[in-house]
Amino acid sequence: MDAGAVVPCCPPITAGELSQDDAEKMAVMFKALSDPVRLRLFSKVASHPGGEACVCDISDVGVSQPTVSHHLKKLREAGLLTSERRGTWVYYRVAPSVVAAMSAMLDLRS
Amino acid sequence: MDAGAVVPCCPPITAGELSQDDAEKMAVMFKALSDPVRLRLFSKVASHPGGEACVCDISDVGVSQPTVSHHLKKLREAGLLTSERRGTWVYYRVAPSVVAAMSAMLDLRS
DNA sequence: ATTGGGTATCGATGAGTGTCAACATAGACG
DNA sequence: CGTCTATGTTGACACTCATCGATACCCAAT
Repeated sequence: MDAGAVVPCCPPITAGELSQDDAEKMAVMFKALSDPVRLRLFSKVASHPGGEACVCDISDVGVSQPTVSHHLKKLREAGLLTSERRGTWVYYRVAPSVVAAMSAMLDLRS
Repeated sequence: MDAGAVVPCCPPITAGELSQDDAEKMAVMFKALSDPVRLRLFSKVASHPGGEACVCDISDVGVSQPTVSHHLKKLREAGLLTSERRGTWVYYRVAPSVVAAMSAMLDLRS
């Protein structure tokens, strides 16, 4: 399902007052990254050779398997990761729009 | 007392697997930005002329005054904002290290 | 069809969070 | 002093969340 990939959005955070709408969209993205387990999962996917990683490659983060699955789902729902099943394994990769969205939001040069 | 300003930290999120320690530090920062009200407060401070804003300038975000104060405290504790009282008013500004920390974490070179 | 390993969902639980009304504090000014 | 305005703190409540064990689902191989 990967409910409404929310990421592609939003003006630079320092450019002016955020609208209620943009603030809510950005909050979804930041909330997805606000947990240490999710950050480690995301960084493992992002830094994996080939740009994608099997769950079995990244699930060693100190919590149980259901919890890993739960966090991956949240990253998916936030639009940060995409998943694809190929045979026995499920592969995750960073959603294409994320890179652009992040650097746009944090356009920190004046 | 602005408990332990946690922000200055951390390698790029895509550079490799995050350590448990770095992940926890980054999570603190993202968690502080994971609420729409806090995002709007932060952006109002960041975009305010002169680099600082009185609470009275930014407190119109749709929640009560105690709630505004509560969110500003969280942003302070996360090391994102600093505050200074001058006479009747309290002024907030973006913590100096935050800009560098953010762009370091999100070094998204294509 | 059955077995087995990889992954997702369900249900429960304890911890954490956003919100407000009420109260407290701090400074300015008479 | 007392009062007024600007912020911060406290306590309570409803709500969300991270976590796990148990279970279900998916697919390959036997």
